[in-house]
Amino acid sequence: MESRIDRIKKHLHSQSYKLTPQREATVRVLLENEEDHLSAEDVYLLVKEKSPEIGLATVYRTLELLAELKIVDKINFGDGVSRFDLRQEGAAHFHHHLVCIECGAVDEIQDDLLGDVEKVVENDWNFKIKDHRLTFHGICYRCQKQEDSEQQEQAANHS
Amino acid sequence: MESRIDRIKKHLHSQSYKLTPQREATVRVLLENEEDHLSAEDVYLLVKEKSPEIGLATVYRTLELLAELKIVDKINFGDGVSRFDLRQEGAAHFHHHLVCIECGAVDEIQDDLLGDVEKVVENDWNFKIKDHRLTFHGICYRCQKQEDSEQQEQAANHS
DNA sequence: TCAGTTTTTGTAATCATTATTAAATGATAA
DNA sequence: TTATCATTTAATAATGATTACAAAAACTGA
Repeated sequence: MESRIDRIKKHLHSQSYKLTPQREATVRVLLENEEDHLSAEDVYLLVKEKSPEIGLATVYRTLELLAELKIVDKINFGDGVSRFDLRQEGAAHFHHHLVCIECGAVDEIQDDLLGDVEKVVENDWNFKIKDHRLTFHGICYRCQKQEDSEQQEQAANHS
Repeated sequence: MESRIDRIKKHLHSQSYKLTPQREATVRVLLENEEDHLSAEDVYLLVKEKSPEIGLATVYRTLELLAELKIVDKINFGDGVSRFDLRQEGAAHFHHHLVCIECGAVDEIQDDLLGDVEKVVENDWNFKIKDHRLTFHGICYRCQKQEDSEQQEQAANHS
């Protein structure tokens, strides 16, 4: 049974890149922290725990390489740092994000919600889509719950 | 007839901010360069042409203020700089972008393409949407044309 | 083994953005 | 009008993320 890291290794080899120990350590951190939207610095610190000799520049270079090969996607939520997400294996498209403006949580939507929209863009705007970024900013279900219960509390105090 | 800048002035006043000469100069640059996706530095240089005494920090502060009031939207195409777009007057939503990976051109789509998608997100993910960012990366119609004619040229050479 | 290429490290440099501080401006009320 | 207080600005220093660089290390293939 071929593991995910094996397939990434092959992917690198197919472009005549090697999976060096440093690159492997970086990829492993990404695999172990999916859905966490790590910044380069985050990745660096996590990699350092197991491979203390790694350099920050190497992590940056590796992430850049992985992004180039579409193994990870680089995203930016407007907070001044780039974040790196593993792309789902075989996924034709990049997943979407829900950023909570209350608590800062970032949730992912793996479903492809843009099929119809992309058809419209390709046809009506004559634009050949290669990739996309879709992020919603709003209130996550957790914070909504909290707000509800706070309102109830207030109502109770007034009664 | 009330002008757009008058309405922006009112908008600022309603939040007890003033439209200082520096702020007005900045807004005017944005109005005169709609669809240009200017970076803070771009705005600074343009403002400086007419108001050489303005400081860079002032431009940054003004853009931040305008973003807070939803007069402009701050976007990031992943190239390390934030860009600032005037929001269409009365527009409930922020327009979408088409970024060409060949020539770097950025086109805008003012139509709201996400109505249905947003319903799905609100219902299925129980997320209260306040704003969104949608960007497509691909090949613009101009570069597609160019590629077509290049191919024809090649075909001609081989005949 | 040797020569050549790739990769890494550690650090310096860069670049966008933010913080700071003193001066300027503007509004307010006596 | 003038003293006072808050807001805004300019100039520049500081910060923080990212990139560039140069020397060392690791690998590759003959």
